[in-house]
Amino acid sequence: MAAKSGRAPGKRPQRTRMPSQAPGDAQPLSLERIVATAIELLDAEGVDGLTMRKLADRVGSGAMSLYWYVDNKETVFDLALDSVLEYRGLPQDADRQDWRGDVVHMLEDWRASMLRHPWTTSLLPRRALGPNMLHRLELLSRTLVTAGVGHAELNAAIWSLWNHVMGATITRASFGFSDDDMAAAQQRLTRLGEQYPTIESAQLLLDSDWDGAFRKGLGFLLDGLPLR
Amino acid sequence: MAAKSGRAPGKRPQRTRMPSQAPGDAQPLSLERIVATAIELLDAEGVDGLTMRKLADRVGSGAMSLYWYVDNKETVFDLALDSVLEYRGLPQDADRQDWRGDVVHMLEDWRASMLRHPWTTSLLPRRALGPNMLHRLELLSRTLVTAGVGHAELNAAIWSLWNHVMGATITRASFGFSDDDMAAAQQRLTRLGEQYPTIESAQLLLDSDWDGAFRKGLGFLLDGLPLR
DNA sequence: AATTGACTCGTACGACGTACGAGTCAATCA
DNA sequence: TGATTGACTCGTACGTCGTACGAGTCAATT
Repeated sequence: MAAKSGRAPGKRPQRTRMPSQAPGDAQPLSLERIVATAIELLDAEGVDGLTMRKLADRVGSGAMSLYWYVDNKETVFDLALDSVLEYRGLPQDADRQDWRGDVVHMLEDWRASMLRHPWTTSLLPRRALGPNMLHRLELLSRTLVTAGVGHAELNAAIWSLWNHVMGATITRASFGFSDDDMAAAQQRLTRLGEQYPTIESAQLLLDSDWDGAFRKGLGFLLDGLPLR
Repeated sequence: MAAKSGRAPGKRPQRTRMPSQAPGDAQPLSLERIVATAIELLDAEGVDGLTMRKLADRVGSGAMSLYWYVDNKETVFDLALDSVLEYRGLPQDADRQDWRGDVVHMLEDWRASMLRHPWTTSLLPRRALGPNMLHRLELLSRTLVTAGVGHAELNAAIWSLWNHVMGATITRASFGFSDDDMAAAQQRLTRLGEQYPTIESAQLLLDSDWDGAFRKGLGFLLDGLPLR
């Protein structure tokens, strides 16, 4: 999270200087624009592709200008991560008695948000709790409470669901996606087939119905939750 | 896993050159020693603390000598990660009918291995499947099969357990550990208390009985697994 | 005695994050 | 009106990183 430094702009009073060019040609620099551009860049080139110099280029400024809005590169990561995790809420056509459906919706949306930006999965291991993340946790807890999860089990329940999302998403993002990867994994596995017969015959890495496995496993977990 | 390059030493025939100094003073360079030292360095200074130059210093060689044994820095990470995940197996006093106990043992050992080396959690998001990892997956699958998990549910069950371990371990390693961190989190949470009443009253981040939550959540999951 | 091949490493290059301080210009004040 | 301020921009420079390249060393082999 790493708050902005003391000298950072806080509430800027108003943008007064007009862009010298035609409007749209070069918008003024701003934290929002930096974060948005960082996300673009991360989507396009991955974690290692984000460089302060490249980011500045895209934004149309000198590299050091970014540091007026941001303490350091780490902050850019933090802000980009939390920005991508904004939750738009349950659909309003949802059946309000169906807590299970609510949980599934929240968690699938969460996972989908991250998979839309695979770099999130390598960023998460550090500092994950921005305001959007907290908001998601709050909604989830509330749903569980109304579903009847007892006070003594609430935290374990929350963390279990969190773990399911985290684990599944990180795994999905680091395997899969490219068929080449899968082919390579297949080769390695069948070459080592006699050492790992069970996972080989189960096609663990190849039958890549990740979405189905996510939903199924989530079902197991919800089935196992003790409700009062 | 990124195999070693073609020119790398394969099976070295034998170490023939004698160390010029007294033995123990400076052992010969070797892949094993490089990996072991990398783990030391990672334990001591974390992911960012591992540089090829520092590693070479510790190992007592020039930086470029490492590249005889290793393709690049990435491979050092891969090898260190998998090396730390070696599984010593179930204790032989274990009750052989107790599949649940077996699973719990495996997964707690897995989690403990990673928490002993917290940097593993930030490395995992990329390329996680070394031979030791595969071995663990194989054992886990076998246990689930004998426990009665049906063929159609096997993969989802494996991934769910994997997700639980991954999620819990990564989370545990990125929060917690330092009391200062927790104090900071507490402050932020209570400051935002009115926005997040449920997770605040549940002490989600503060009641940090991580081990208990891990075991409890694992229990939920195992309770929910469909056995034939 | 010459050759090979396993291994070591000094030097150098390009890229990175960012400290520093000098610049620009609108708004404010005298 | 002229001087001052403060918000913002950015060129330069430093130290550090991964690693390409090629020259070196030395034991074993021919």
